[in-house]
Amino acid sequence: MANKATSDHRSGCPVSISLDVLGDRWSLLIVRDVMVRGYRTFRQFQSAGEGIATNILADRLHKLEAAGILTTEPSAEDGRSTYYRLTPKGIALAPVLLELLIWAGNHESTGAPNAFIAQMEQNRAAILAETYRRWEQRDPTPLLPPFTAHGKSSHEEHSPKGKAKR
Amino acid sequence: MANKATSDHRSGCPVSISLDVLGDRWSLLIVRDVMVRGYRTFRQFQSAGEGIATNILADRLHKLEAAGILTTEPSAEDGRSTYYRLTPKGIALAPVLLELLIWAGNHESTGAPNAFIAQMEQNRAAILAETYRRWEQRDPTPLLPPFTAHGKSSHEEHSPKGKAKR
DNA sequence: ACAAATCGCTTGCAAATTGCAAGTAACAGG
DNA sequence: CCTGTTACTTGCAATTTGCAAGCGATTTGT
Repeated sequence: MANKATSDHRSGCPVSISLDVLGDRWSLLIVRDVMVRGYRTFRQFQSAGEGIATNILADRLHKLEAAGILTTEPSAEDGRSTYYRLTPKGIALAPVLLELLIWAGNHESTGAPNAFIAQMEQNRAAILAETYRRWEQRDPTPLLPPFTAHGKSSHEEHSPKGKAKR
Repeated sequence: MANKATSDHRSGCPVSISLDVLGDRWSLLIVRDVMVRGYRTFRQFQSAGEGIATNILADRLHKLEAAGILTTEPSAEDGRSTYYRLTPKGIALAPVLLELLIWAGNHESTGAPNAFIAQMEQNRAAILAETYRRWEQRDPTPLLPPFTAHGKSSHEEHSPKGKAKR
């Protein structure tokens, strides 16, 4: 079951190990981009809004791949592109991202409307189910819009939750 | 409602903002120590197992305080000590830590037994309720043992979940 | 067919962050 | 008092980050 990395870890504590793998400013943002925005290429990650430098992006993509969170496959449509996709271990980060979203939404000044956050909080299971469904079916349509500026999403009234779950 | 920090943030995305505040190798470990191990003093954090350097620890404690996640109060028993405590914003990180724990428990080789992780996964609500209760009542007894080495906890059969809830 | 643009990187280099070791001021216990 | 402890700070070296530029392999436009 448990995937390993021959421990170069600081301790056996699961939380600590999570942070050994994901504890930096960029890794989880990349996972977010693949998971909820449907991004698949280097270029898309690069222009994701937070402005990651290309050397760091390349480094993080390799580390996430080495950690078994992402896999790559050559693009069928464009020979220059590589598609990145979440592994089962990667999609399993959905609850972590959701809780981070809810936490910041409730306690920081974010670009996401309060009503939106409240809705996510009340429909955790449905949102996670929809996220998982998208992953299984390789559905690349964005689940959430990029909340770029403070105060409103970039697509203005996107489809906050849609129908997810029944 | 939303607490703010006059945005020096990379974007308005809640996930991104969470990572601006917590996205490093140490911040969430400190929160873990306060939340589930009942640690309250500088010394306790320092000898927490992962071996944080004192300058970084001091820096992170100040940043967490500035972010409204921790508060300090002078120790009544010992004039040299300061007690650190989670704010409401800080205790609200419980679900994030729990999901990180479950994720690593399921996908990395950790010091926590599989059965233990499975139990946490099935009793999320009860564990969060107990965590919150401990915080409210300032109960400093450890909820979880430090999973120091790979394979077993340091207290060997501690009290994995106890009675929480009900 | 050919030139220009695009994609996914790599390479240098300066700046910021981290980690390590050694202090230091305030307090506590004997 | 005198010694140990607590919560830090200070220097300094090593690592990591961010910025800008470059580069080979396609793909697109004409």
